[in-house]
Amino acid sequence: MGENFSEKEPIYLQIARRIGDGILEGLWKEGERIPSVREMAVAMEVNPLTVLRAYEWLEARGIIESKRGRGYFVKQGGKENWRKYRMEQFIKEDLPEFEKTLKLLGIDSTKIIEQIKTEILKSHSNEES
Amino acid sequence: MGENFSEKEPIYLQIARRIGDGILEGLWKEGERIPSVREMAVAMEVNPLTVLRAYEWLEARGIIESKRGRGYFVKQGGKENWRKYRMEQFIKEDLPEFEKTLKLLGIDSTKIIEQIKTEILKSHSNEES
Amino acid sequence: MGENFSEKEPIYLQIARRIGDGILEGLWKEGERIPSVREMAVAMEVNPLTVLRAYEWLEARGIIESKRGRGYFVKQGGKENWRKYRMEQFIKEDLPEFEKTLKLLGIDSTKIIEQIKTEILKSHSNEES
Amino acid sequence: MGENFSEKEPIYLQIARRIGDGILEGLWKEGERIPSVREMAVAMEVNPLTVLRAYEWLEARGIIESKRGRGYFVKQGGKENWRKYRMEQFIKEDLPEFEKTLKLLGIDSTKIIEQIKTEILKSHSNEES
DNA sequence: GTGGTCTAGACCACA
DNA sequence: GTGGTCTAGACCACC
Repeated sequence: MGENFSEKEPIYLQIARRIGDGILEGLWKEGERIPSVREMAVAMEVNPLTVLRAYEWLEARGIIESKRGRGYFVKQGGKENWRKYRMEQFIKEDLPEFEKTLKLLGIDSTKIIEQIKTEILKSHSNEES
Repeated sequence: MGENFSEKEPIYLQIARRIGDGILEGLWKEGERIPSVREMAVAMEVNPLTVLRAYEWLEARGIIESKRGRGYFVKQGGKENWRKYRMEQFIKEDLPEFEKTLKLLGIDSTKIIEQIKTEILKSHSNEES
Repeated sequence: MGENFSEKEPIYLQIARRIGDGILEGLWKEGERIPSVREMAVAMEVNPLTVLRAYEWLEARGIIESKRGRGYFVKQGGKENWRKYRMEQFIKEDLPEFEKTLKLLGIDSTKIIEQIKTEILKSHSNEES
Repeated sequence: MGENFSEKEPIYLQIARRIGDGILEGLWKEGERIPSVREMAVAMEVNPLTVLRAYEWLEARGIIESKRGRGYFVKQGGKENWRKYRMEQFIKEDLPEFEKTLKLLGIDSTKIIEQIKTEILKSHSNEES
């Protein structure tokens, strides 16, 4: 029935994120074909429709694209789109939440946040596609 | 209507967290009464039943307690319980997830994590309830 | 099995368009609730999931929004978003296709296109929400 | 890979239409040979089977004909057949749909439709095959 | 083979 | 009651 999945988040979103992250890690290059809906469904032990929802979710965000009768492919610029999506989530949601939690727990966050921002800037210079 | 709430997480959990955090920030002291279910429901523009679920959730975790006919009160030790709950969540879930995201985005996390751990230790020496 | 539907286009898209057009025609005002997934499914003689796909499609385009446990509502600005969506489709796809067909059939399109553009401009002045 | 094709409509139909329109524009005269399935497939960056379906579709409608071992040729009367097909589509489907969209967008369609009908009548007097 | 659509039916959390 | 997720299985068009 699809083990390895958290119960907190819909499975299709977890699959989508895994694929997006896989692209970011270089598992699939731009233009390359990712596993078919059915293959992925077997591999993940889930219903094909659940995989399809993940694929459609990624397609709607410009990460992959479907080509009729041939499969899903990593879109040109898809890697960068995913990185942006992830980074935006991080900056807008994770980081403020993180900072808030630190303060709440009585942990001095000033240096930490400073450090993080420095490293983010650094990472921007080491960009490679 | 209940705006200001994320759609990702149940509203009752968001309310519970706000209250717990309020206690941690000193908004309500131990032994003090927190607003009634109905008052809170009006203030948050939410169904009373939703607030009730939040209160019950907090009660089950030893943060608040109900006194029949008089309302809900911050429990003795409730503040500390909440702090522990928050800290545990932070260490076990938030921090690893945070580190993972950093790596994925190509941000060097070693110094950041080091910094965080240092500050956590520091905060432990300044403990006061 | 859902009569009244064309075979050329997915049913869920036809439903989505009907609802969008209904909003444009004033059938549902902004902030108003549209029929629940189940009600609509019964009315259209389709599977609820098919209706849900239509609703999600509209939600992704900022026309409606879901509120947990309460239903789907016409979003603020949803009517205008739908109008824009329709107008964009018209300008970018329908109109050029239309003009091309006219020419192909040996019909002089200059005056017609001119007339259309004039009327579009006119319609922009009569705007009402 | 076959770019330049819409995803909304089957590729083979898009190819068929392009060829039919090409005939109407005089790209290929009646009795002339059109490119082989393979040539066309290379040119369009598409699977030969897809081109074949397009050719068969056109053949079934009396626009082109296959001559064994020699290829596909524009049929006698094929141009006129295609024009009729296109005109019928236009009158029965495109025009009503077009009018409906105009109304929905709040564009006064009376003059436009009138203009179109006038031009269609005009075009009928200048007929030549 | 591929993606895409649809159904019927179940189950869940939320309000 | 509401939306949301998931399954199993069918059928289709397309390549």
